[in-house]
Amino acid sequence: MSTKYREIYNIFKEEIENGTLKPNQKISDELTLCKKFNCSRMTIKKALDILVQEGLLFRKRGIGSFVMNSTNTHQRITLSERELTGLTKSAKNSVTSKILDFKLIFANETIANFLNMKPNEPLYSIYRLRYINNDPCVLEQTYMNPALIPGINEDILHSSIYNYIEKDLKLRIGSAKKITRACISNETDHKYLLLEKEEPVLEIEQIAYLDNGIPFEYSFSRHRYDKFEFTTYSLRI
Amino acid sequence: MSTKYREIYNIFKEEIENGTLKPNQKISDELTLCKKFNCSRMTIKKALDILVQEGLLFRKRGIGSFVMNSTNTHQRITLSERELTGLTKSAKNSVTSKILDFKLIFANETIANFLNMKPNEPLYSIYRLRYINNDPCVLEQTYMNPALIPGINEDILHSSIYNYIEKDLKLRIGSAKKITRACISNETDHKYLLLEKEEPVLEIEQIAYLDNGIPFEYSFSRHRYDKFEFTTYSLRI
DNA sequence: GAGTGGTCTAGACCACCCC
DNA sequence: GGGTGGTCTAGACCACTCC
Repeated sequence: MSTKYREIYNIFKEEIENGTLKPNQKISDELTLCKKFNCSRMTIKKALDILVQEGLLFRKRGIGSFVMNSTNTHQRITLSERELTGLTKSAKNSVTSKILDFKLIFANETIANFLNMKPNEPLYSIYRLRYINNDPCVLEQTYMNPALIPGINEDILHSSIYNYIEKDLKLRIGSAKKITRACISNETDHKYLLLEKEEPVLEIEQIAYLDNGIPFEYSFSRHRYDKFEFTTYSLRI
Repeated sequence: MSTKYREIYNIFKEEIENGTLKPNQKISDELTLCKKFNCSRMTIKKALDILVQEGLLFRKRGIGSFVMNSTNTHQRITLSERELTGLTKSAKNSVTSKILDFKLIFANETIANFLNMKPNEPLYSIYRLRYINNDPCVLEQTYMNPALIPGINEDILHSSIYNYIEKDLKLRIGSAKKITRACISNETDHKYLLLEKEEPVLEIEQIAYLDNGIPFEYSFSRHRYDKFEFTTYSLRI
């Protein structure tokens, strides 16, 4: 599973994040890194390219490669575009869940379409209120295909579905499409997220795929507007 | 400027977007594509890898590469994570701008830090209301470094700053960090975006970089909540 | 076993930057 | 001219899927 370029990537990522490599610092040139890691230049480039895409490194032709300025100084919890494994990992603090509703339903046309299912096939419908450090923060409506993700129960829903999928079912989550929008809060939001009428929610609609490209989850997460923000870094090809 | 892998990427991107290649359709295998485009396998892989990152293609080892399902059926305007060239390109309709304020100020500590400038250096401050099909949609506060982007005037602000930077100044925009959040609308939003008190805004904070890694712009765009959403696709490495 | 994509190599030539 | 990253080649071996 591990590859040479992932190992090199992880080493640099760790060194940038723990401050061994400082912002704007020049790293070794590629030929030197080839010798250091005993590999070809393409392998070094592949590792560094990922760091460039993630906004951790910057490269200048003819000059060298440099650590990017991070400039992360906000009060809200950062939901990273690159984080696929749900709230449990994004929040550095304790995440707990209250199950508001958990049932099997018949898939409607829309959801069946998103999840590559046929209408009226069975579908999990999961509605959870999620707490961070005991504060209610996210209302999450999740639909999952029980043919792909069997055996979900309340124990799993109280902790992390994603851990269950990867550790117990031995499936690998591969990618996700996310749509972020601002919404007027409704009465349910007021009740569970303790919001006032004029306070909005940050809604994230998501289709998540396994690493074999099959969609397994369709969800809507409504976040307290004052506790979350969504960060992306984009690069021109 | 153009490279072989970009040309191949563009051909596939065009064929996926115009429907020549249909969702779930299998494309030719890599060796066949090598012959067709008269190039090595690594070049084909590089082109297809970008399409995979963008969520347009999916690949299965041992089987082949397939066009992804798009499933894009929303009413709001899609702000793509990958779009660096501003509103003028994202909206397919006519974009016009009203300049609410345009002046030179002294950079404060925070902005100077984001833009790699020294405090009290001169800084453009631009405040625009942007219309799509004559409807007011976005309130945009932009700060730019006049040492990097000289010669901005009202004519440019009425159309597209990004066009000016790329076509007239011959600079190339390279990357951007974006932070998306939901905010309670304030009186200025109510006045210019014609929002009611309980209607929120979708705010995008952005630092944009030239392709030499130098930050040139720091901005806050406040979008009407009912007309915009922000889409990303993320892939596990 | 045949076909497919994933990784990796050892080199090549080029564009760009600085001296 | 010497150093750097960007692109590209022509192969190699491997892991996975299907027959």
